Amino acid sequence: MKTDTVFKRAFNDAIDLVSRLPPDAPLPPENALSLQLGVSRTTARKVIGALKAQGLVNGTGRYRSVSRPGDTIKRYPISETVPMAAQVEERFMEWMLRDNARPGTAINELELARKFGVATTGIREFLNRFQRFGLIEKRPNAGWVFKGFTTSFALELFEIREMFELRSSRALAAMPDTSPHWSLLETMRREHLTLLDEIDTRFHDFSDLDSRFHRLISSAAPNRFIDSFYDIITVIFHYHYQWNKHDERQRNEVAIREHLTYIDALVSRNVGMVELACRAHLASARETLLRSTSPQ
Amino acid sequence: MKTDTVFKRAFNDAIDLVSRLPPDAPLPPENALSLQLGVSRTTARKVIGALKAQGLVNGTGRYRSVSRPGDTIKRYPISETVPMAAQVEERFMEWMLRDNARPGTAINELELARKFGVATTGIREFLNRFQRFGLIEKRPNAGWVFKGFTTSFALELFEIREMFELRSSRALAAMPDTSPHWSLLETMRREHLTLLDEIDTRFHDFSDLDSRFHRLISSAAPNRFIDSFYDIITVIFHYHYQWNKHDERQRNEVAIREHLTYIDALVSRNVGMVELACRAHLASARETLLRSTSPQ
DNA sequence: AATTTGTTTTTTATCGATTAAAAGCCTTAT
DNA sequence: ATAAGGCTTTTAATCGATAAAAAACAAATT
Repeated sequence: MKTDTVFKRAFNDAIDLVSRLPPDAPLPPENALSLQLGVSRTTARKVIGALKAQGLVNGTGRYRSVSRPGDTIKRYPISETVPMAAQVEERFMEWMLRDNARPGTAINELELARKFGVATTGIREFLNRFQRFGLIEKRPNAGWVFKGFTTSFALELFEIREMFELRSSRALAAMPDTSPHWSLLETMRREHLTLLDEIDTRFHDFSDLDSRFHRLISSAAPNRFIDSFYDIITVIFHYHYQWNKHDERQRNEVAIREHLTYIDALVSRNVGMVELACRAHLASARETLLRSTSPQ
Repeated sequence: MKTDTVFKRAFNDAIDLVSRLPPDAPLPPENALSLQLGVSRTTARKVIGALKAQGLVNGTGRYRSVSRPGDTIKRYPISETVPMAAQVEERFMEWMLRDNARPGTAINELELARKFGVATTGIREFLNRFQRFGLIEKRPNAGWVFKGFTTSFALELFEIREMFELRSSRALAAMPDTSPHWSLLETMRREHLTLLDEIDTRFHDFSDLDSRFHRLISSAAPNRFIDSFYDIITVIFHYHYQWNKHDERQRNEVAIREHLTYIDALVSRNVGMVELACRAHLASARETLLRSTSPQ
């Protein structure tokens, strides 16, 4: 049976949305709501029904209005708002990165299914998608092997990353002055400066900024295979940051400074400097990742 | 229910295997058979049982022997020896490349399942794996979109391919003279010459040789992400060759000559010439592919 | 003792069913 | 006549079951 996580997340979001409206204001039309909540009208209607049952909304048909603030309504726990597939991903990455799974471990669909509390099909689907990360390998009719979050994984990952990033940064440096990329880059520079200022409290926010920064660079010359490779990087780093807290503040501060140098180089349009800054940043990112991999 | 395609293929292979033994020869042990057939002993035993039922083998336990030649035994049709997942791939590629599916077409799991005669789970699994080819895109809760076998797909594919291949060919050219790569390359040169000699009758064999040639080059400096990208290339080209017969002999002859130049350049260790030959070959391969893509 | 076969257990590949969500169509009120 | 809501149909996400294949275990023969 399909889970109703979409509905539950939309319901939680709708409480905030409705709370922001003045009391007795008419409820926006269903189409507007479905758009704001990012769900189909069908689901938006279901949400409205639930809000009404909670007394947050009253009236019917064209005459619905907000009846009281939503502070008292109890939301669905976040865990119920994330689809099975996403949960499987989270749990698998945790097993791999946090529990430091050994290279060569056999991955058993049935066992994972039991451990994660989902049907085997869900596990299979995840493993098939995850295959492209280069961390697992399928042996037909005989399950999967975990190849390990190893040194060679990190080295191979960064070899490609460097090729892609050098190519994209060169393309960006060659963009005409009228390109919107330059103002986006300027905005991003400011974001970096702000974050650096508040680094002691906000260092966790770097992960997201990092991902957006590198995606901006590669957007200078779009290529679906490069974008798809960045998806891998983003996911690996997302979970890596989440569970490897060692020296986090310090590491992120260094990375921010490297980004700023890199941005300056880009803005200067000096290809030599761009290449230098890019290489330096990637080398230090590689070192960080290497420190949490298993040998071999 | 799992299909018994593994058994059926093994059974067909076993007929050949057994026929090659002299009459009344003792049957090899189960372990040996399972190894030769590439299946588990469980399946090998099932095959032996079937061969016995057909009268090809007699005796029991340790005393089994070949009783008569297998020419008269009827094999399972090839279609029954290919697992569902592979059939889905084949049919999907056919739909895409041969029937020239339009960019933007919505892909409907249920419809494909009906058309291909499999359960929806099989389709989902395929689409999830196929996603990395960059030809389809998932919209959560709302199916998939076919992005199209377009000009930009081919251009993006070849941009990456060129980066990877230049890098690998440089690495190969830098290999020490003692490396086994050089003799493999020499063997491959001879294969090219032979094929060129018999080009009029054997031009279909180029597809496989091509794939092996480029894999040999990239094996000079192994990287799982590059290997995985070559899987994409191989599959695309495999099906493309299969259904685009236009000018096939001519195209392949040209490609073989380009490969030979490329091999000479590699053997000469002259990096400039390698780069030239590599670029020239990829450019002509790109033109070929571009000719069968849809615009945009 | 090491192979080889016989038997049992575990695991994967595949199916079909069920509910949530999306999409489409129809009706009504302004 | 258009925009909104009500209702129906289609499709995706997820489950659990079943047969094939692999793996593990046990017994027997050289």
